[in-house]
Amino acid sequence: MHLKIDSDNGIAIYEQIVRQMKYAIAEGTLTVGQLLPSVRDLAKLSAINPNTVQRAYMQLQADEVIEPLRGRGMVVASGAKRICTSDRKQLLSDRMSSVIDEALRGGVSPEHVRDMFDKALHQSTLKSKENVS
Amino acid sequence: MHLKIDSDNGIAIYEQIVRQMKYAIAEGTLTVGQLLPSVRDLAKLSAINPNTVQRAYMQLQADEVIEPLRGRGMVVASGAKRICTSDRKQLLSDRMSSVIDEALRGGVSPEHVRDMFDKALHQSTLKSKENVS
Amino acid sequence: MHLKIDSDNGIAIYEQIVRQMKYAIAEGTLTVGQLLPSVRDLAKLSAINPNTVQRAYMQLQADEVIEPLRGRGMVVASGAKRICTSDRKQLLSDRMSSVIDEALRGGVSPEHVRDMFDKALHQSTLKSKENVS
Amino acid sequence: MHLKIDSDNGIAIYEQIVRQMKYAIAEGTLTVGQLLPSVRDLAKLSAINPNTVQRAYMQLQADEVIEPLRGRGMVVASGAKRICTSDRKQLLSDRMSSVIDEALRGGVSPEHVRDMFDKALHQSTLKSKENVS
DNA sequence: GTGGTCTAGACCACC
DNA sequence: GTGGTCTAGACCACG
Repeated sequence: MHLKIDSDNGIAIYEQIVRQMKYAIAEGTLTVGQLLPSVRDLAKLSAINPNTVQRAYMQLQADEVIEPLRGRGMVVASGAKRICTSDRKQLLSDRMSSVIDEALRGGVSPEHVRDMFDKALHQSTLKSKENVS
Repeated sequence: MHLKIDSDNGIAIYEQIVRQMKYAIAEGTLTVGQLLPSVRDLAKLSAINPNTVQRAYMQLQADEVIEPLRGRGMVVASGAKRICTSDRKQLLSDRMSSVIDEALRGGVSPEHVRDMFDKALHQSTLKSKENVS
Repeated sequence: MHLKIDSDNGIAIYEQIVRQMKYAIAEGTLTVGQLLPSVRDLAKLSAINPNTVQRAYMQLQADEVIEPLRGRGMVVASGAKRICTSDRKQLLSDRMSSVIDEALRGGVSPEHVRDMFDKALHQSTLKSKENVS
Repeated sequence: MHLKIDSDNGIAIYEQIVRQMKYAIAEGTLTVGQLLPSVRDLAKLSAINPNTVQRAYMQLQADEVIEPLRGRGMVVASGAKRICTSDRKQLLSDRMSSVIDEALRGGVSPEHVRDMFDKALHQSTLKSKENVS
């Protein structure tokens, strides 16, 4: 597990952990049954307050994505992959809709919204290719 | 001025007021020089605490979108329309990019992102037409 | 009487009237015994709310600079010139001191303060000559 | 941090806090990255309402002079020193000019203005030395 | 513990 | 009547 935390982007740190964990599971980086790092280890590794990690784990457990294994730690739950994949799509879809709604409510034409999207997608695609290379 | 305030969506009430005011100016519902409703009136109308409205007005004033007319009230500042319009586009564009980035980082293909966008735009367009009719 | 009112400089309008009246008396533009314009006339001329002018006159009366002449209006009081002249010097001197104090407290050296003063005085002298010519 | 608040001088308390903070940063009493006293602590120390302190911090944050460190407190922002120093000079220079302008407009000769300044500077310099000793 | 937000109610200067 | 400021006390999310 390699967490990239940005403490200044307005998204709560625990939420960033949750999302990255779910991504990792959706991608297959974390597989069903795999043992997660302990709260203390992950906190030390990522220089995060253990309370914050604990909170993220609580959230993931509530989402039935991970489950406690008595005396061992937390492991990726059985249905996790399915949940994470659909979760992610749902979440992204919701946020997409909310941005579009706000634009339309603000009087931006659907065509203009599409233009904005095209530009943004183009830019982001380029950027992601850079990072890969 | 007709404000729709949702006190449970995580966005601060004063921030919602600020945004809706800026939208109204960008759209032309509020025009330069126009006298805004008084702090107390707007508060009573929208069932918000006057202090919260005051804070929104403070923010708008700091953004040079409105200005006080001593003893009269607040009026839409001269450069307001330009500021609001560009503000809004910038904001929307940023949020669009952040959603796209997150999707791509999460391993969703650009084509899939485009599909999601198309569906969301379609849905939102229909919904906004309903509200008009 | 020709009043220059700036409603956006933070100084109360009635205070601006008071000061300009006192200046005019100190300068000799207004002489002892002279009849001042009526509240209504001055208000109409300068596009100020009559209440505001009334307040300025009240203040000037309290300072014993003008006095009411029953049925005629307000006239410049006998000791007005002396009062206005010393008032103005005291006031200016106080404000000068407060600016200097703030600068020194803020760690600006006396030499630097003098530099700032010299530049400002130079600039202001030029500007005032322009306006005369 | 030792704040001197005068609640009767017409300047808003929160504004006094803002200015003194900026002075402290310009002077070097507060250095970049330094953790500021918490809203509650500063309020208790200076016998001010926490909301008023909060408002001052809000203003400083808007001026990009301090920034929040989530869950830790507020710290002096990176560009703060530069901003505060230039802010202060600009502010002092403006106020100096306004006093001089008013004097000249009021018919005081430039030489007389210089005299007033010299006396005031002399007096203030002595006073500030006293406070040091 | 921290900052961020909101409510309630008060006083002021100004027009 | 207007905006501007302040106090008091509360709840929230976050670390």
